[in-house]
Amino acid sequence: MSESETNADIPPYRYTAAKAAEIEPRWQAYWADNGTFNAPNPTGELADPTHPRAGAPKLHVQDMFPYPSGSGLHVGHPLGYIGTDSYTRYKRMAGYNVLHPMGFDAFGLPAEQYAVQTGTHPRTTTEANIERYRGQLRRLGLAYDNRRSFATTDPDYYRWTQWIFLQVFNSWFDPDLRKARPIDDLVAEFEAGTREVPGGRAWSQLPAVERRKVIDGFRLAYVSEAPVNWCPGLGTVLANEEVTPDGRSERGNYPVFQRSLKQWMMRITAYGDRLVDDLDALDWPEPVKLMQRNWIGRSRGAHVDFPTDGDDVISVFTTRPDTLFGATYMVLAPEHTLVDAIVPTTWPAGTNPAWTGGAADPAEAVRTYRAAAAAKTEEERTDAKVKTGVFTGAFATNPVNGAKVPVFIADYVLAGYGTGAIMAVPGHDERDWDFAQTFDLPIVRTIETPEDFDGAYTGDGAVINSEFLNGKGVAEAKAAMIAWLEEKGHGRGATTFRLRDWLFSRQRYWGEPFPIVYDETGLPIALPESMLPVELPEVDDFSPRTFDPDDADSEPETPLSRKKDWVHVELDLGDGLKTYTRETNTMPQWAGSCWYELRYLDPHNEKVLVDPENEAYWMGPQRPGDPGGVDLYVGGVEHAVLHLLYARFWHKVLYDLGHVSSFEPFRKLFNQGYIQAYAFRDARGVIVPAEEVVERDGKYYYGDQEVAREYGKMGKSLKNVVTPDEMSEQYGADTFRVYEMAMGPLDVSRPWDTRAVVGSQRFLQRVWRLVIDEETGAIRVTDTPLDPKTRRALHQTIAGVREDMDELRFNTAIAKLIQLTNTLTPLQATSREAIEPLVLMMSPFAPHLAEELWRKLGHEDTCAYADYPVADPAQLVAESVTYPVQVNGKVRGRVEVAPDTAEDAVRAAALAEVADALAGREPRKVIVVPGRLVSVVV
RNA sequence: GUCCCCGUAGACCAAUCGGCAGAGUCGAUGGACUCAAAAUCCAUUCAGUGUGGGUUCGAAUCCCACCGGGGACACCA
Repeated sequence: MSESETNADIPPYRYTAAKAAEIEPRWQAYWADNGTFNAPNPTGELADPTHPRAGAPKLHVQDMFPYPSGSGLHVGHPLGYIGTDSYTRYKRMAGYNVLHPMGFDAFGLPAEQYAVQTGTHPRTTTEANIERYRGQLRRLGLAYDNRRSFATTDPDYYRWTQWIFLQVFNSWFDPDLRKARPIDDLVAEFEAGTREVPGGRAWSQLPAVERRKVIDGFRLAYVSEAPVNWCPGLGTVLANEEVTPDGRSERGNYPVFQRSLKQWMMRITAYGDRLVDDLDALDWPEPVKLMQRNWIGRSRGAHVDFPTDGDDVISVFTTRPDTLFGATYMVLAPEHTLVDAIVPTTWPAGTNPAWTGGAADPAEAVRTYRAAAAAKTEEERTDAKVKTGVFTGAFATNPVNGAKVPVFIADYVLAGYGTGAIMAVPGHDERDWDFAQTFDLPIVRTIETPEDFDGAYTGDGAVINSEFLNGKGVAEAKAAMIAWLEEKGHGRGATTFRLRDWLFSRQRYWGEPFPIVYDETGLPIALPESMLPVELPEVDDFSPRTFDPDDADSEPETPLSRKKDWVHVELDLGDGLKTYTRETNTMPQWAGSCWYELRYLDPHNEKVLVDPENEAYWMGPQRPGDPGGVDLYVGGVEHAVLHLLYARFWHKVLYDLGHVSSFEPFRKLFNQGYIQAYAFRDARGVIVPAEEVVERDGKYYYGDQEVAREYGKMGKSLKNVVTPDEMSEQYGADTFRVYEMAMGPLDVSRPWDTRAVVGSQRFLQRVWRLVIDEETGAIRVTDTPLDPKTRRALHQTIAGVREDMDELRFNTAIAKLIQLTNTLTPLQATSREAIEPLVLMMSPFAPHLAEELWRKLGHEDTCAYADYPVADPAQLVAESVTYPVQVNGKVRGRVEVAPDTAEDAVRAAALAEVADALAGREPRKVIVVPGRLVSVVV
């Protein structure tokens, strides 16, 4: 049959996809033209004292902004956006001044890689992608303040990213105050002699270059020659957070090698304590906090010095100084710098042959072991069931009892953690126990261990075999030992972190240039603020130099270094015109997303990053002890460590330097779930288009052939992508929005099912029909008051929906709205008393439809600022309460009583009701749960 | 291996302090409308809560063990 025939029978004024397609763009244009969702600032260009919400309580809600990829949005992406949009529309109607902005995280690898493939400039593709995203988001009716939108690639934006870099560069961390301070303060302290210059030299005696080197060593952003993660396949170095546990790049899955290279670092480790401690002040999901704690990996313990027989001292880190009397051997990482120094020329007399690895002398043993360890992959090292290692031939002295203990090297000790050396206490550490078993090393218990216990005992107990510690508990003994070590000069209390400093430079084109130049000394010089932004220059060849992914010895080469006329620059930085060399690395993709929550507050301010008054209003602490920050930050859990850790770090630096009043960027974090989708494979294992698969009798068919269903991410490779644009065409954006919000709680992942979307459309159709006659288009709303029963249903819905909205339980809120709609549907006429609150409560989910109906109901204005309905408490009291009466846990009857009936009366009525079931037996116990039920036990 | 989260009708999901397992959606079935179909409307259907124990007058909810799914960490001294 033809489509025209199909359409012919549809009532002319029904709410359909075609109707939605007419209504939706019209209201989107209205909102844009009227700046409906502009939020007023307290001060500056975006201040607006006449705005209906000026000076109202504020709410700052933000989504993790997207990277605008070339493939556009699929239906999974906007789930969180629709959630925050519904929430903020509700809060705006409830009286809040709502800030809900959206921007784009637009620097990064994919645009650059695409550019390399096609020869298009990354800016061209990035801008096209952003435009496409903007169109898709607009089409969903998302209520953003578009004046505040930006991309991290805008020079106006990255000017401030560079400015923050300069703040970090020009700061140092004062360990006494536990905060960042201007580098000038440090210089002043050196000059005044109030702070000792490292190495004990006199500041006034130091040559200028030496002074600069000293200062550079304190900066929070510094250049360091250190082992870094070099990824030849990507042609760039990577941060630790960007490398997977099996030693590959998170992006692209290329091998990553450890190379010593000169790179920019950020001293995030200085903030280790605060980054851990301040988690307690945040309203974040516990798993995310846990992941951050694990990543930072703070351990408290002590450094202990073990003198060797030569002049060297092996310093170890231990979290168990209380077990020092049980340290029966030591282990150095194979790469430890002291190894060569302590190795004697021959094996000591009586060396256990099992310790030598069969080598003729210690040097050979070490050489052989090192070679074997280097050849092993990370996986082989960690999966090894049996611990390996070799004796170095050297001994060290346990400072607490003078015992000579053998020193081993073994790859179970990591060079990169602590001091790269441990004291081994096999009695109370599982790894040391395993090693001691293999090498037949002595085991001394220093904590009382339960009888029959075999293995390393790591629990609490009384200290034994430890002279002055005997009888103490573990915690007490730790403190006592640290005090003893410090008094005797054998060690000191210490805290170490698993967290490493943040590797901040990348050898890419498509990133923020550093506002740094070098002079003839090769030392970095910050450009003055007046020279910002340092714009990314146009280059002929923006492709990075990549290499054979397995070529570990390749050297990074930055695309910008090829642009010689940009690299060499003549500047007057205070001592006349001189030639300088620019930094040619660029910043990592995380830089732009480290502070964007702040720029939304004051996006066009040319004087400061954000006006302090605007920052204090939108993000400042709301009460003593409150960290401040975004009121609700919604995004995927995949950013639990990387982005959220870096952003917290930068925010704390800005806080220390007095630029912001909040000490955390995101007060409340919410992880939305994912929308996944089914995919189908035929007998050959080839993916077939999911759209064309049909279900018959619980089996799935593509044409005639049966195909197997699997469940996974939505994506091109699985041929199961559904886009919001398709949904808008088939059903309208409102239907799509309602469906996404109704299909389950926001934080739960679930499968996409296009067929089920029709249910949401039917719901909207019913609401529409309550207001408009489908045949004539006439308004069928009357001013007749509601009957008492329906009125109570209305107010119960209002109360319930408000509660659900506040808790982000949109699925149950929508269920209640459907219920109310279904209550109103059978009524002869629609009462204004019910339909207006319903339309208003619908508007956060189906804003276009709500605006249209609101207008048809006779209102001139947008409903975005209409008062959200409030329940009348008097209407929430039920007329009567029905108590089920249980006898021995089974429902045997019901009694209906007035809501305020006294407990005794309920009890009596209940007992009378179930007299038959009791059959004369005497109730042993009668429990009355007010408002709930009566339970009789016989 | 350790830790965390989750298992409720055919599917997605509700269930307040432990108090009658069902709010809502899809699907299926039947009916109304129609020459018929689609769309729409109305109605019906279906689980005793992954399994086994325990606590309790009462357990989807609390506790223990196991099974299944997802995630994080994985020699960090």
